[in-house]
Formats: sequence, structure tokens, C-alpha cells
Amino acid sequence: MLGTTLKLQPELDVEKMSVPLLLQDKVALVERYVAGFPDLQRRLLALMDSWCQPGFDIKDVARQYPQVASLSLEKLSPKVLSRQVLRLQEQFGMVPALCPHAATQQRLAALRHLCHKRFVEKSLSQENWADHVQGLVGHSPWLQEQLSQLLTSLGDPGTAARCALNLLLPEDQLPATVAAELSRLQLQGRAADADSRPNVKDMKDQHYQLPIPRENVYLLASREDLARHEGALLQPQQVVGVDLEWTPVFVAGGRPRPSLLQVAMEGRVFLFDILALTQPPAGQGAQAFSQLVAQLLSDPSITKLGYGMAGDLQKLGTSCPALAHVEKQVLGGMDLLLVHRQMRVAGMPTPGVDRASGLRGLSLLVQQVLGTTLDKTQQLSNWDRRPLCEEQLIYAAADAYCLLEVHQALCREPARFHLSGDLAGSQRPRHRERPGTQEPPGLREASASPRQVPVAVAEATIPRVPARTFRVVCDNMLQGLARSLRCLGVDAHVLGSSEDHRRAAEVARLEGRIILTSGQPYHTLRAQVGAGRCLLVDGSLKAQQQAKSVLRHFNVRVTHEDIFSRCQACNSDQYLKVSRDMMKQLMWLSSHQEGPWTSGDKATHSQERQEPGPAPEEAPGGSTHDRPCRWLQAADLCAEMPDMLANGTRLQLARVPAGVLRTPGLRHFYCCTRCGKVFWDGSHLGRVATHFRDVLESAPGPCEPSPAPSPAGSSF
DNA sequence: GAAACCGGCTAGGAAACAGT
DNA sequence: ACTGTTTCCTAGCCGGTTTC
Repeated sequence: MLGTTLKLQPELDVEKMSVPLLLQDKVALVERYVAGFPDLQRRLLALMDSWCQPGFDIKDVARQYPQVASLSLEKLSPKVLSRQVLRLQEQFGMVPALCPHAATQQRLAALRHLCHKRFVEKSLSQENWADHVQGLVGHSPWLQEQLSQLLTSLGDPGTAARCALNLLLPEDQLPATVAAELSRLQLQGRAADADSRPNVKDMKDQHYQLPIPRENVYLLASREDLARHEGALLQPQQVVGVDLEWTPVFVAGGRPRPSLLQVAMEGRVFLFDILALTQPPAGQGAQAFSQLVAQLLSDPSITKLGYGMAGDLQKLGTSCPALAHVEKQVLGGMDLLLVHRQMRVAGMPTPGVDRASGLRGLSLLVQQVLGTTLDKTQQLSNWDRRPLCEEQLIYAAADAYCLLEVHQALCREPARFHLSGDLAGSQRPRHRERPGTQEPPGLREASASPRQVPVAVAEATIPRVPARTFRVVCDNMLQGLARSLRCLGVDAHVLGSSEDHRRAAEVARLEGRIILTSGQPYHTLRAQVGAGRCLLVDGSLKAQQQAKSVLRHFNVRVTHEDIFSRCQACNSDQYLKVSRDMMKQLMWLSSHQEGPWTSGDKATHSQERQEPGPAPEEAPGGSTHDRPCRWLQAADLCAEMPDMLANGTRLQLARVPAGVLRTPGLRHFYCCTRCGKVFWDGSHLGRVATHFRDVLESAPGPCEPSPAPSPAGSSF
């Protein structure tokens, strides 16, 4: 910081200054340090790129800086580091050749991703996969070797051999089993990927089928084509489905450009070949195309249906400057993505049809509304290829046409999908409800009814579980849920932000916990621990609503004694009870301590500390809750520090407002033995009891909520 | 009237999710 | 894999209220 302020950078060694900061994940600081010094930027990039070399171990660097505390080496994995390097390369305006290793690492990450899509998700056809992979691997021997290993680890030797043959991978880099299989294939002369797509026709029949004849799908690639169909396209009062296709780019910085614009209307689909129509960019074809599209989008009498339409239209501007910001000129647009969200908020009751089915986005909507799924195997295909293959044309037409059919179904039976008759009203963006405002009825219903198991069924078939014995592990996105559950006495472990989701399965197995997740890994986790041990939590709900859902789902019994029986901050259920007088002493001592206690002080105070407060059975009836705790004893405190427990935990005395000590009727405090947080019976107790009233009422405990919470703000 | 506290608001980071 | 958007969570700020 000092070097940056005094502009001493040219005098200092950029490596020695940057490396400790990089090891602590303080890239932003390093960026500021080299800002305005192109030579230093170049050297920094070269250094970081060298860390992306195959086989490089960042721990070797860390060992040279033993004085650096709080290392963040996980942020310096080749994948993360290469992303940073390429970002900086673009930001500094340096040539890509300066970062060869980072670029290679990025290509390897893309290869892994594509192999996952092809061999694990199976959502990518062999041709499309090979198309992308060929472009990524190029002639790099190292990437060819990595690909060979990936293929061997993900598929059987036969599949790996066929891919190696099609991609012309060098035989000497293949594992022995794959090489043997390859030789066998070559001998048999069966290079074709015969069984890579088994029963293609049968698979396709299960998917949404374009319900119009093939000849009603028109490819428009010239000005004449546009003129021929302009009348039909601009027919007033009609409803059209709009979609866009572009070729995905798997390397950072590559701006994808749209290739095909689909407009579907009753009985036919028009496919605009954007590549052909916008060549040359200022030509008559481009002008006619942009005029027609602008006219279509800005006509309020034509309803334009899309799914995430704004994003699609934004991209149009990159191919056709005349259509830049066209998304702001749309009149009569209806985004079914927003309608879909409204359906989710209202709690689509259809069992088994939600994210748990593995579908998402438009595919999920089509499944929920039309009962069939969209075939997405052409989604990541090469849309820049000309001519487009038949499968691509059918896929593109179906993707736009299904919007029309979904819209018709929703208009026909809005109530079936928990929508009002006014679909346009359903697509208003959802605002965060302010505390105290009434929740919409749909939201209340959603929160009261768990998504996967109806309440009545759950209560009838699942035995009641006391909150204190219910143990869960939450993913990092559900921190709010974990805090709410701890509030109610549930043992809730939260994964760290850097921990992999697989850790959840490990914790669940070792500690007998239920997994709560809001993310994609739900399917993997459920497969690992079993369906009944893993719950997909609706991330769109607020934490307290999520908590109620979980409790109802697992039929958890919460009593008033459970409230705050566990520390919200650290999940510990071990408290030390401290009398008000003792707390006064501790706070006084902690605010007056200047280093270790003197021997005189120690003698005086240790005498005072011999009286830890009344024994539990002597406790006056001021406390409303009987928490699992014991009275603070002298032995619990550290001899040298008045605010430290013998186990090394520092009590958070500074966070206790002085006024609380004078609150009438407040006689005890509770200190968490793990994190040192101090709690007392205050207004928060009443608030929580109120928030979870409906959950508590379903399981009344022997103890009623505090009738008169203390007026001062409090930690409980 | 000053200080402390509380609750609402907001910006920013992180993660999920939508598209290809 | 990427980009762009949305959402949640947290920290910090600010104004109103409470306490002394």
C-alpha cells in the first residue's frame, strides 16, 4: 500500500512485492500496485502464467514465503489462476502470446466440461462434441495427452478408441488398453462411430415433437426471402415465439455472435439466417433484416413470446448494429421465464416435476405444461456451420414453436398452473418483500407446503423427530436456513464456501446428518446418500420459510425450550450460565485490563471468582428457558485474561450493551463455550417465537413463550 | 442534549441459474 | 466453458428512538 501511494513500484522488485499478496488471494491489491506501469504488468503476467505450467506446484512457491499467513492456495489452482491471468491480460491490453500456459489450462478446463457433457450428462451428440473438442485440442501434444486420459477415465476403452481414431490422436500417447482397442478397430476398418447414438429415433420420440409439417419451416437467407414472407411475419394481432441460437465459445473473451433467429407462429416457423443476411454488414440484406425485426418487435399488437428474451435480443446488436438496444424497443413482449418464476413461487404441486427431475429452464416449463421434454442435444452444436443440418433446423424450429404451445396451454387453464388469468401480470418482476408487509397468498402457501412431500402425507407416515436430535448439513447457499434452524435447536452444520459439495455427503455419512441443498449437486448427493437423506430446498424462499418447509418435511417437533438452545453463530449447544453480577464484573475487568493480571489483582479477583453465582437449583425464576448449560465456575476462566475461557474461547463482552445489565428482571446471561457469544433473554426471543408461531403451535411444549420480552435489544 | 442502540436501506461479493 | 441476470448474505451507513 505504501509503495503504491508513494509510487515506488519502479524501485521495488515486482515479484517480491506481488507473490505474498497473490498467495493470500489479494489480486485486487496487486492490480492496483502495477496499475500504470506496463512493464510491471507484463512481468506480473509472465510470473502468473508461469504458475499455470503443467506440473507446476504452487506449494513450492508458498514454501519460499514462510512468513505469509492465511494462504489461499485453493484460489491458485491452475483453473482459477488461468482465469485470472486471462482476465488481466485483456485488462492490461497485452497480447495473448504472453500467457500461453494460462490459455492451455483454460482449454483443458473446457475439454473436461465437454467430456462431462458428452459422457456423464450425455447431453451432447458425438458430432457436436468432436466439433468443439477438435477446435480446442488443435495440435497441442499436451492437450492431446490430457484428452486421451480424460476419455479413458470417463468412457470404456472402446469409446475412447473410437474418439481417438476420429480425432486423430497420436497412438503412442494412448493408454495400453485404448491403444489395443484402437488397433483392433483399425484392423476391422470400423472407423464409424456406429453405436455412439443408440436408438436415436426411439429417444427422439420421447421428446417434444414439432407439430407442423417440415415444409412449413422456412429458412430465410436473402433479401428476397424476407420480402416474400414479410406480410405473414408482420400480421397484426398474432402471437409469435422468438428464440435465438449462437455457437457457444469455450474460451474467455470470445464474444459469441448470433447465428439464427427463429420466429414461430401458428402453423409455421421462420428461421432467419443471420450470418447470411448480415453479410455485408451494411448491405441491403442487413438493412431489410434489421428493419423487419425492429418492426416486428415494436408492434404492440403482435405478442412476442420468449424465454429470457431480453438476453437474446441484446445479442442481436453484436451482429447487426442497427439492432443495438432493440430489446428496449420491444412492445407486446411476454417473457415466459417470468411467468415460470411466478408458477414456482405459487408452488407447482405436480409431484416429481421440478428441479428434482433434472430439468431446468424452458425444458422444465415444457415438461410441466405440455408433459414432454425438449431434446437439447443440438443446443451446443455449431450454429455457424453452413448449411445447417436437418437436426439443427428441426431443433431450432421446435425451440421457438414450443413457446406458442406453452402459451396456449397457460391461457387455456391458468388456474391449473397457479396463475391468474392475466399472464402479462404474472411476468412482473418479483420484488423482495419488506419485513412487515403481507406476503402474497401464493408465497404463503408455498412456504407452508413442502415441495416434495405433502404435509398430510409427511405427518401421517414419518415419525416425529425432536428438534434437538435432528441433524442437518447445509450447502453454503443455505446459511440463512442453517441459522434459522439453529434458532429452533436443530444441529445445522454449514459447508464452507470453498468446500466441495461432495463434502456434504461425507459429513452426512460420518455424522448421520440430512443434506439440505439448493443447488445442482442435489442429484449427485441424493444418489450418494439416498433420497430420504437429501432434500432440495427452494432457494427462492426466504430463510425462515425454508426452515418451516424443512421442519414440516421431516416432521420435526419444535418446542419453546428448543428456541435458542443452540448458538446461531457457531452451532454449539454448550453454554455457561453467568449471573448478572458476575457479568458486570467480567465486563468491568475486561474493559480495564492492560495485559496479564497482576498477582495482587489475581488474588483479589480469584477470590471474587470463587462465587460463580447461585447453583442451578437456586436460580431465581427469572429465566424463561432452561437451556442446556451449567453455571460458570472459576475453573472455566483463563487465569491470565478475565474475558477468556480456559478452553481459549474469548467472550464477546464488548458486544453486550451496558444498558442490558440494568434491564429489570434480567438475571442471567449465557455464554457460548465455542465462540464466546453472549446471549440473554431479550426481545429477539419473542420475535423468533412469533415468526415460528405456526411451527411451534403444531407441537406445543410445556413452556409458553416469554410473555414480556425485555425492552432492550438483545442477542437472544 | 449526547450517546448508544435499533432497524431500514444499499452496495458489493458470491453463488446459482438462464441461455448457447 | 462462457456471459448476463438474479438472488442471498453481509457490512456499513444513516436516521429515528431510547436511555441517561
